[in-house]
Amino acid sequence: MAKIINLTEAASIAFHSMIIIAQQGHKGQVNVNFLAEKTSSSKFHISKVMQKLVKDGFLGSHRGPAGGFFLAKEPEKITLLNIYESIEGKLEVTKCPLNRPACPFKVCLFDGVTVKMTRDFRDFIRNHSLAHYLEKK
Amino acid sequence: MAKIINLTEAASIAFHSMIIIAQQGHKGQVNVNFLAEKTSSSKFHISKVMQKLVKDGFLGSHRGPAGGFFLAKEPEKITLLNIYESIEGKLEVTKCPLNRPACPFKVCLFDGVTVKMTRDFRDFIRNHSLAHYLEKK
DNA sequence: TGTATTTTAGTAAACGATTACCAAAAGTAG
DNA sequence: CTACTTTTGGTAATCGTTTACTAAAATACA
Repeated sequence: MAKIINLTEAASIAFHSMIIIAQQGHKGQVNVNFLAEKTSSSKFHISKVMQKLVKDGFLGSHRGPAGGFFLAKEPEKITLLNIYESIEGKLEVTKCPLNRPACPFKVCLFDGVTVKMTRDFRDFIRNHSLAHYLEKK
Repeated sequence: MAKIINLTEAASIAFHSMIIIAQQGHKGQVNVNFLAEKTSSSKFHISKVMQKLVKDGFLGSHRGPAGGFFLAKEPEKITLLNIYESIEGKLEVTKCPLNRPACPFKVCLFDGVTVKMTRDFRDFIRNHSLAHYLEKK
């Protein structure tokens, strides 16, 4: 089935896992096995995603028994945009949905719809921090 | 650079080429070389895309010198949605942006934004036929 | 008839995302 | 110290989608 929205498994793991970790409270640590169970995703893939979030300073980690991951900042300070860009790279709103320099038409055939879609998405994830998901456990 | 909109090269070729063909008037034929020049895309890839559109009854074709492609229906009768689905398959608006059956959360973390984005796109391409692009040559 | 043009159809290559695996490092607990 | 748990980081394999290429078929025209 065709999909117009390009949300990768990796980004999905990052979003869901970060919310789950945030919901464990300030010092609760969550390990990969727990996340794998909760999100029904591969342990291996989760590991890789978590590593990026640690490197970018959004998560801390402890090895060994009872180790795991925990938020490295206040939930208010971590937006979904932070998480997305940590995994996927910078999300820019460009005129051409294909990022092409040349276009055969004077006016883009999509007229602005794709720009608006990207902007909608970007605004949403920029305006939602992890704190937003704490009450609705 | 990260992209949230999944518009393939193939779909882009289909959209642009169909509009260019429509703009050539009722019986004008357009060949692959012309399309390749206009759209700055690969001849080979354009060929493949055109083949699908012919099979699905949106284009006719003639081989040989002065051959090429032409609309098989009135421009009013061909929507961008027709073209998109001919290339990509059926575009459905699903709740989960990942089309997953199970979700760790009661309420989707995107709340409806991704659904809305897909609906916006689908509405736009459904409401725009090739006729829409004829005046603004 | 013969040559050039053009689509067609099948196959091959390239690419990116995902998944899998493993050895090493770090920490915990007995 | 020893055994166990867990993250880390690197590499390799797999998979599906997209893109590229080529030979064959069809057509036109001289």
